[in-house]
Amino acid sequence: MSENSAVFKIGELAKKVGSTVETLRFYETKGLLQSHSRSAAGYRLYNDSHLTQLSFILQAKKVGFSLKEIKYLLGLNLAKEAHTCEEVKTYTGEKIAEIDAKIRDLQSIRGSLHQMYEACCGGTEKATHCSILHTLAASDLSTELGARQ
Amino acid sequence: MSENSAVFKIGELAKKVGSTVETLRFYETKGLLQSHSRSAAGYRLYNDSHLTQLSFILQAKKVGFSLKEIKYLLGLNLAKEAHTCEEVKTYTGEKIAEIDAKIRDLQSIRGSLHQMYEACCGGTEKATHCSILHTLAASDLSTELGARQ
DNA sequence: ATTGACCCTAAAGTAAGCTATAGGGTTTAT
DNA sequence: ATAAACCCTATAGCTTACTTTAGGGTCAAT
Ligand SMILES: [Zn+2]
Ligand SMILES: [Zn+2]
Ligand SMILES: [Zn+2]
Ligand SMILES: [Zn+2]
Repeated sequence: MSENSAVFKIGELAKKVGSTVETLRFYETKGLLQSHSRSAAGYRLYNDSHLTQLSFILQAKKVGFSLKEIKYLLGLNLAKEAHTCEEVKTYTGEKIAEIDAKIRDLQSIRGSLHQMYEACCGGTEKATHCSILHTLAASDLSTELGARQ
Repeated sequence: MSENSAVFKIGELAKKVGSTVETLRFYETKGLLQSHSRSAAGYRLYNDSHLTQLSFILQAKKVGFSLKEIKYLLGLNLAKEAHTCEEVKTYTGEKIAEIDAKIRDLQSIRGSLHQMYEACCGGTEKATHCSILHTLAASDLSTELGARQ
């Protein structure tokens, strides 16, 4: 009906999302992105819903979900009958908590790095006096290590 | 002079940071944590500065720095003469930018997940009507998430 | 003097997530 | 009709970050 019913081959799908043919075939072996129809020649055929799902996979991956976790998320959707809202909500809550913990950790080291960054003069002289390196240094460890090399 | 000059063996160090002996020896092969002295029997000996450095390694790892990146950071410190404040500050700035990007990505998917979480009833019936699953399957989410790439 | 908890090295194995290679069919354009 | 640009399967190889195995020494306590 609409131009939404477009069908494309694996190379086109890969290009659309900035991935590679090999990676998409790899995801298929992992059960993440199944093409359910093939051309007469045996070529995998995809549509917009595959594109949607693939975008989700890539975004989730980008923020630290493993392929296993992504498969679980997608799997919930494919077997709705076998799960309850409670189960889905609990899993989602756990993931949110994990993300929150990760954000906190990142903000913590971000704060440390930023503090170091602000303190450094950024000049072009030797870094022997660099406050960043002094902060990173573990007291006399560097001397000990330097002596060995 | 002080009781800060305590010396400990690999098992004690591992325990202090909640890691394992094998991991610490592995870090040594990767040049991340060198023990500078050995006991008569050939046991690795560590002190508080090793503990400091190891804590830094683990914290950096926890927030997504690779061992290679951590080695570079530590390496700057061991070869101060060969670097400038400018170089160190630039590298640090890049890392901060990377962390900021990662935080933004996490907050983005966090927002999506939270929205789904709030909308789900969390009941014990079949998840066929679950709004989370419906949202995951919808093109809305993937479009929204994918749009940031 | 023997037991158990440590320590050592060297090397192989594991898991995740791809990436590359080999060998071959298909489509498209000239 | 032939060559480039695709597609296919199967399998091997790579990187990261460990973990395990094998075969031994060392140390403190009984
Ligand atoms: Zn400076
Ligand atoms: Zn500096
Ligand atoms: Zn519900
Ligand atoms: Zn629900």
